[in-house]
Amino acid sequence: MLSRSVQDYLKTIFKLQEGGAVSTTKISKELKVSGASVTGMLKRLSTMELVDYNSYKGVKLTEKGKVVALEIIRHHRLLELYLKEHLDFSLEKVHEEACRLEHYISEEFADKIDEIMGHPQFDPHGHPIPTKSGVLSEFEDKPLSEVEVGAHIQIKRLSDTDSQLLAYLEEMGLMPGVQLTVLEKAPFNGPVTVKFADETKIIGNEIAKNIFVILNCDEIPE
Amino acid sequence: MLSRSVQDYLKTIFKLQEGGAVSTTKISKELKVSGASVTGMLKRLSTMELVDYNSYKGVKLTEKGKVVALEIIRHHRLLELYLKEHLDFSLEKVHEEACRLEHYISEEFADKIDEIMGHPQFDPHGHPIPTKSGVLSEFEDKPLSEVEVGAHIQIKRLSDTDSQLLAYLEEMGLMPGVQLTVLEKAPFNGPVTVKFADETKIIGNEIAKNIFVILNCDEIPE
DNA sequence: AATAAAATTTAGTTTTAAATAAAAATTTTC
DNA sequence: GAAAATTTTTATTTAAAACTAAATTTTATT
Repeated sequence: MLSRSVQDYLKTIFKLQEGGAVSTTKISKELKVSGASVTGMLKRLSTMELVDYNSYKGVKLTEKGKVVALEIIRHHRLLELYLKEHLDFSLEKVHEEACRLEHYISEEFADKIDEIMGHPQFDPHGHPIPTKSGVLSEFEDKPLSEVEVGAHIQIKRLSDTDSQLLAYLEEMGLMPGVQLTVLEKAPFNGPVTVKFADETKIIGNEIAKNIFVILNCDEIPE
Repeated sequence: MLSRSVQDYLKTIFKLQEGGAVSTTKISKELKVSGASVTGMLKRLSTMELVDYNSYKGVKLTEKGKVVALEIIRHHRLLELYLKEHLDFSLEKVHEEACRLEHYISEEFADKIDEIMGHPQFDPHGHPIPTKSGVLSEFEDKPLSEVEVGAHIQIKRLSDTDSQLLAYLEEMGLMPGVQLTVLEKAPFNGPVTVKFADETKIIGNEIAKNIFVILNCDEIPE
């Protein structure tokens, strides 16, 4: 059985690999371990054929690695929903419990709760649940102006109709891949306040309509 | 958090400590590790104040250790029942799954399934489920003549009305504390065939009526 | 293109949790 | 009281995971 650490690295790489290979530093920041530790683990994962690793160039999951990562994410999201819907856990508590148990439940356990819940598509946070065969339905992206307060999101694409706007957004640092948290939304199509790399930015409604975002792939634990 | 190994040692000591302090060898046989490993662990458990350990004399759980052991046993038995009744696991599979998960579910998880099931008293094998406060209802013992085939049992006491019979039983090695498996029961109050320390013994019905047994405390995993 | 800065890897340790075998000590048994 | 059985001690071993510091590679800047 793969250790919990190995599973967590795979999950993290999956989360970060949207835009191609993932750097050592990104993983090290996400998991809060030293860069050297990451390099060590990547070598190990590489000999296990769970990742393609090129020194100095970054890692990608292999098909095998992706299967494992999706399995864990499937466990996590099924658990979250099950804990909430069937065991009456509060929304704040499901994450922590699911983060622990995701590593230890059997495939059979996952399949049973999946079946009992009628093969649900989304977890309580709105994240898509991978199918048993490993298909993760992509989210429809939607304009930032329509995201609810509190959401952790990622910029997926920018409306490309206005190059002046694009330049402005680039200057602001609001580019695809950037992670945001929606802090506030003024009523009556008012501006959206977001947190972005420890800065707070206020984005006018007209601009927010042109920033298309997806809910974050997952709140990665620990 | 206590490691899985620590938890398994505590569970094993609890299981074996019916008749006072438990010897190193017994634990070592039960867990299939060397005696030296057991001594090492007992020292560790002792500094953690989970056991009272006297070199060469054996170990007992402290109150603190007992609480932990009962908690794990509670998790195990609640899980077994829940897996069977609510997740439709087959009886053969509940044990393995429960053995893994018992170490990782939170108290809250245990309490929730306990509540959903209406505070059940017995697991699917008939073992009593400790209460949250750590009370383990003792089994009524019953005569060997009334135990079902396949049961793993332990001799609890012998009817003491016939000293000749007692002498005979002692000669056979059928004493309190001895573990048996019921292999066969002939119909019409016929003899009971039991396995005992790798020997098969056939016990007449009249004798079996005087041997009082309890279902084994637990099938200790791994 | 040279060099400074940033990112990454290497090398060498450290920690922790188990486990082991062989030798020494203690207890039990005859 | 000696032999046998049990238990502990001692000294290693394994493994996963982490770390620091030094060396190397990549990238960015002038």
